[in-house]
Amino acid sequence: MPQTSTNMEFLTPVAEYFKVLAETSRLQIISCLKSGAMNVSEIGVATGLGQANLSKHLKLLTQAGILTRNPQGVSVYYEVSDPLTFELCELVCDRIYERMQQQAKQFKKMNSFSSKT
Amino acid sequence: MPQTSTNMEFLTPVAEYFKVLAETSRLQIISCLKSGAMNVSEIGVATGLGQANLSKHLKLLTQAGILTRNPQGVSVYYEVSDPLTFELCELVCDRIYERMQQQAKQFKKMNSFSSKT
DNA sequence: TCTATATTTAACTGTATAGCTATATAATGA
DNA sequence: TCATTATATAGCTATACAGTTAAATATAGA
Repeated sequence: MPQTSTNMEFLTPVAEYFKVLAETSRLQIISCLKSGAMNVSEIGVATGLGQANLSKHLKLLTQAGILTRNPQGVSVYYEVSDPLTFELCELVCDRIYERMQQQAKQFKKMNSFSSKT
Repeated sequence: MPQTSTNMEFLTPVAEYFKVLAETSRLQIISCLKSGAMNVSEIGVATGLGQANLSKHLKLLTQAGILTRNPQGVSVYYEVSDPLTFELCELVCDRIYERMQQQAKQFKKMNSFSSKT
C-alpha cells in the first residue's frame, strides 16, 4: 500500500476498528455478550464457533479494546468493555432495516404483478 | 464458512456494512466528500488513489448504499448519501482519541522516568 | 505428582480483495 | 468520423485472514 496521502495515518486506526466489527463471527460474539460476561465455553456453545477459532476472535476483540478479559480459576470470562460497540451495531442494524423496508416499498410500487391494493 | 447458527444471517449485512468502512482508502474517499459532491477526477486528486483502484472503491461504496452516483456529461459525481456514515466515523474517531489520551495518562503515571509533576 | 478440563497457540489451507497494468466504454468537440 | 478526455472493467499478483487440526499451556482436584 504505497499511500502517502496526508490524513492516511489518522484513518488507519479507524479502519482497523471497523475491521474488527466486520465479521459475522465476531458480531455473534458481541451479540451474545449483550446479556453480560460469559466464559469461553459458554460463548462457544452460544455461537457454535470452533474452539480455536473462537479463541482467535476473542484475542482480536480484546486487543482491539472491544472486549475485556477476566480469568477466573480455570475459565476465562469476556465482557464487552464499551457500550459504544453496541450502539454502533444498533445504528447500522436500524439503518439496514430502514433500507430493506424502503426497498420493499419500492418493489411493491414498481411490480406490475402486484395487486395494487 | 459452515456456520449454521441462528442469527448468523441477520448479522451478515451488518458485517458487510462495517467491512466497507474498514479500509483507509474508502475512509479517505468518504472523508473528502464531507464538503459535498465531487467527480471522480477530483476525488482522485484529493485522495491520491490510482484511477482503476478508485473506480473500484467507488463502485463498492455505491453498491453498499453509502455513496450516490450522479453522471453529469462526461464526468460522474459522487456524494455521501447518508449522514449516518459520517456519524459512525466520528463516533469511532472520538472514542479512539479518548483511548489514546487515556493511554497517555496511564503511561505518564506508570513511567518511573517521568518528572512526576 | 498425575489427571482432567479450559484456554491458547502453531501451522496449514483456501478464499477474498487491494492495488496494479492494460483495455474497454462513454461522452464531447474538431 | 476521429480524437480526446473521463470512467469503468478485466486480469493479475501479493497479502490478509477465517477456519481447521494438532499440540501446548494453565489451573484445579485426586
